[in-house]
Amino acid sequence: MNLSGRLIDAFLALEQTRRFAVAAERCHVSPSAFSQMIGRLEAQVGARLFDRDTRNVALTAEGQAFSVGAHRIADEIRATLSGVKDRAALGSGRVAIAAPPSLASDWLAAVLAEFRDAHPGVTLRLLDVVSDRCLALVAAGEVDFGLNAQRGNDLEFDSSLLFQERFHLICRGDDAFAGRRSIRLRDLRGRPFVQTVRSGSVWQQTQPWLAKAQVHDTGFEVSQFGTLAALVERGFGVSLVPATALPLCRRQGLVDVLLDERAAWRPIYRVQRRGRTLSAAAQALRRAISDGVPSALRRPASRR
Amino acid sequence: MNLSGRLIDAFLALEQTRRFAVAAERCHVSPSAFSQMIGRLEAQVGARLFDRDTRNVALTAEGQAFSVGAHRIADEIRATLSGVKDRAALGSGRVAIAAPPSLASDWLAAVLAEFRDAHPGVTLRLLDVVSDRCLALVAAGEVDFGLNAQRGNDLEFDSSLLFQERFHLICRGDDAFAGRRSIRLRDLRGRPFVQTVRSGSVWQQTQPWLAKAQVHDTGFEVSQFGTLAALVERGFGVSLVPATALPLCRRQGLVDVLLDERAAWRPIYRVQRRGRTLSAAAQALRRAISDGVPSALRRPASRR
DNA sequence: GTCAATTACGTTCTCCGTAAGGATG
DNA sequence: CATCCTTACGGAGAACGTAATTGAC
Repeated sequence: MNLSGRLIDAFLALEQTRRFAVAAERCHVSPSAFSQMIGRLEAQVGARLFDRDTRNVALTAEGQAFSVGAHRIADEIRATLSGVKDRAALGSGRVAIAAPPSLASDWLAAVLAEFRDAHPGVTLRLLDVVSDRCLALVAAGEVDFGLNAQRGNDLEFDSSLLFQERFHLICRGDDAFAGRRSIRLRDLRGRPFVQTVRSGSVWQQTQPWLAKAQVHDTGFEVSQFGTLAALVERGFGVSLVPATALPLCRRQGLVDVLLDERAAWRPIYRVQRRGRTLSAAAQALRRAISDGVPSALRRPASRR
Repeated sequence: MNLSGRLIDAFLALEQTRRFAVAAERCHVSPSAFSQMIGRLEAQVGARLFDRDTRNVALTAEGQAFSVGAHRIADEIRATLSGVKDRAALGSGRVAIAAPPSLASDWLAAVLAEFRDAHPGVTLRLLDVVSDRCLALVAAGEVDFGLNAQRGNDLEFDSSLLFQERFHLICRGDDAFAGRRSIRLRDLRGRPFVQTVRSGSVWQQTQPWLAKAQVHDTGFEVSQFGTLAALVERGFGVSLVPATALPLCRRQGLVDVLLDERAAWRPIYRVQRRGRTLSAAAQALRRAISDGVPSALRRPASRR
C-alpha cells in the first residue's frame, strides 16, 4: 500500500507533541490539514492510532504498535536519503579508474592525492594497466572510466580527448643527441633502441615510426619505465617515451630531447562506457583530472 | 523529505524487471505515468538512479546505494502495516481485563477459553480482583476494560450494564431451607451467616440487606467462594452468593435456594476508561463476553 | 465562554492517462 | 519501421487553507 513519508512524519510529530496544533506547525500545515493527514494515515493503516478529544491526545494500542514501525521507517528513509545525498556531496562513495603506467606513476598520482585531500570520504582506486586491459575494465564496468591512448570503438565506449603529449628521446648525457634541442625521427636511423612491452600503447604507437626510421631493435621489451631508463643508462640504446613518463626516467647521466615531429603526438582519452552515468564521485574526479592537465599539454583542439 | 511508498515500489519493480513497460504494469499504471514516477523519485532523492535508453535499464552507482535502503524501507513498511493489520484481524495483540472472582472463576473462564480457541494469536490476561481494585486497574490503563458490580464515576469511566444476576442462599442439605424453591430476605432473621471479604462487591451489596434482616454475623470473612462453601458445609452458617458464583460452591451436602427479592439483583457492568478506544482484540473480546452471557441472565433492560 | 479538534467547502496542485515525440537497433 | 522510453497536455482527484462547527472544561 501507499504510505507517504509525510504521513509518517505527521504521526511522529503528533506522537511527540501530543498536540494537533503544535504538530501541525512543525509539519508546516494548517491544523485542519494536519487533522486530515492523521485521518488519512489511520485510514491507510486501517486502525485508529490516536485517542483524542479537544483536550488530550494519546496513542491507542494499535498506535503504539505502529509507532515502533514508524520510527524504524523514518530512520531508514533518513539514512537512505542522507546516504545518497552524501555520495552526491562527495562525502562518501568510491571511484575506480584505469590509466596507463606513464600517467599513473606521476602526474595522475598527484591529481588523485589532491582529490583525496579535498574529498577524504571518497575511496579511490587506481589500476595502472596497459591499453587493452584498460578498455576491458571499462567495458566490464570494473572501473568508472579510464584514461587511455586508444579510443575504443564508439558503439561501446564514449571517448573524449583529454590532452596530447609529445615524445622525448632519452639518452645518455654523453650521447651525440645530448646537446640538441630537438630531433626528428629520421635522425634515429640505425640507433640501438630499447622498447616497452608490445601490449602497451607506447610500443603500439611508436613501433611504426621506428620501423620506418630503421632503428636498430635491440630486442629489449620492458614494462617499467624505470627499467627502460636503467637500460639506456647502461648503454643498451636509446628510447622514446611520452612526456608524462619523463619523471620516471630521470637519472644521473640521462638527458631527454624533444621529438619534433608533426605526427608524433600521443593522445590521451577519457574513456567510459557508453550510456553509463558516472557517479557523483566519478564525475568530480573526472573534472579534477581535466582541470589537472598541465597547461603545457592543454591544447586538445589544436592537434588531432 | 516526502518519499512515498508508492515510489519505492516503483523503484523496486524497475530494479527487478529492468523494463519500464513491465514494471509499469506491475504497478498498475501506464508506462508514461511510470516514467514520471521514476523521474519524481530521482528528483526527490537528488540523483539519477537508473541509466536507461530505449533498450537497456541499469542501476547507476547512486541507484545501487539507494537500492539497499529502498529494500529496507519497503520491508519495514510491509512489516509495520501487516503488524497492525494482523492485530486488527485478531492474528496478534493482547487484551487484559479485570473481573470479580465470582465471574472469573467459572463463566468468564469458559468465555475466554472459547475466545482463545477462536483467536490463538491474541494473548489474554485476566485479573480476578475485587471491585475497588478493578476500577483502579481500568483507570490506570493496566487493563483494557473491566467487569464490575460497580459503575465507577461517569467522568472517568464509561460503563454499560452487561447483565444482572440474582443471589442464592447456600446451605446444607439438611437445612430447613433446603427443600424450598425460594426464600425472602426476612426469612434469614437470626440465621448464622458467613460472608465474603468487605472489599468485595458481594459484601458491599449484601451487607445492608443482611443487617436489615438481622442475621447472625459469625464474623467469618473469606475471599474464596470455595472456602465459603466449606464453612457452610461444616455448619458455621449459611451465605448468599451471586448466581455466577454457584458453580464454585457446589459440594456434596450443599444446596442453593433462590433469593426472590425484587431489589436483590446484582448488576455486572462493563467498565472502561472514558474516551479510550479499545484495541481490536479488546473490542472482539468485549463482544464475545457480551455474546457469552447466558440467556437466563440476558435481560439487562428489564430490571434496574 | 474559551480552547482545541473536526467538518465544510472552495482552491490549488499533484498525479495519471491519452497522444504525440524521439531515440535506438 | 518497430520498439520502448519520454514529453505534452488535459482532466480527475487529492490535499491544503479559510471558515464554520462541534465538543470538552
